[in-house]
Amino acid sequence: MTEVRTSEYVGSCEVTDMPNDPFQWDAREDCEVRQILDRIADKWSLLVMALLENGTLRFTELLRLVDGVSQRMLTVTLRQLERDGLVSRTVHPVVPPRVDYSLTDLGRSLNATVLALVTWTESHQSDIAVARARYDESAAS
Amino acid sequence: MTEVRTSEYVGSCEVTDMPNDPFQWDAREDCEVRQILDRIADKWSLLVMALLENGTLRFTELLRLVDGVSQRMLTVTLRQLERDGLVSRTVHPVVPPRVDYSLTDLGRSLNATVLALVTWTESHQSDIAVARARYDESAAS
DNA sequence: CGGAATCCACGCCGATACTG
DNA sequence: CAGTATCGGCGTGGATTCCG
Repeated sequence: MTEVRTSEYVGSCEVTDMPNDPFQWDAREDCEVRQILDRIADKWSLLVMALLENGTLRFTELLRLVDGVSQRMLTVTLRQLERDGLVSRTVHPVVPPRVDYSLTDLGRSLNATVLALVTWTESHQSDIAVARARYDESAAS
Repeated sequence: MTEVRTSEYVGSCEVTDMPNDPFQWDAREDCEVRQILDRIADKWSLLVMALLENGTLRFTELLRLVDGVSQRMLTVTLRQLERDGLVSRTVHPVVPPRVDYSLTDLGRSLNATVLALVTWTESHQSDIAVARARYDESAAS
């Protein structure tokens, strides 16, 4: 194993008071929500999962489809996703080697949930653009 | 303005082929989804928004509630959230100065959407824990 | 083909000091 | 009180090289 760190953050980071908060997750940096958040927000995970939604792909196919990803980062990303049970990896004992990647049920489940966030962004991107324009303009004082 | 970078990533990163993909967002690093993703996934934004869900808070109150955040990062985080129109900032012209922060409607809307993701994580964290344990065990060969 | 290992650059973020 | 400015560590990720 090379990278695939266990997200072993250090330092405590707990909210001392959070009355009636709709977000039940605490603020520990290693809490479950943070781990999933880090996964879906990292540079390539979401894109890889989106592509695998259409079916099984080989390593090289992903490398070609995810334009801009390095071999190293694709490997690291796939290992993380595999470790979290979101993607399954199948090695075919042939020469040349062939490795297939596909989504697990858990991965498809997460994809569906993330889609809600993508949808929100699409329907509110103009609001954000307007807000930014206003902010940047008034900041240019 | 000190930090608050406009997420000015460089380099293109487009998916060349993505047939029937449920994720309609392209893979450009500066696409809207990526920007929102970066915002909700950064270290403090989500936590700040969660706290503001309960009502208006002052800078110092946030600094105390978000245990572990530095003054600098709280400032930067709030500026980003304000720029995106997710949080509103109200300066009271008194001495000592008093600044109130609260969620905008847009911020509340995003919070609600993110909550779905938090819920998903809570109901699937055991699956992920099991998957990780299995992976780590088989990797310890 | 599908990696693993190494080196390195850049950006995030924390610590600290200073200010209206 | 609510910032701003500066410095520096360190983690993420890109480029490159080598391997089964």
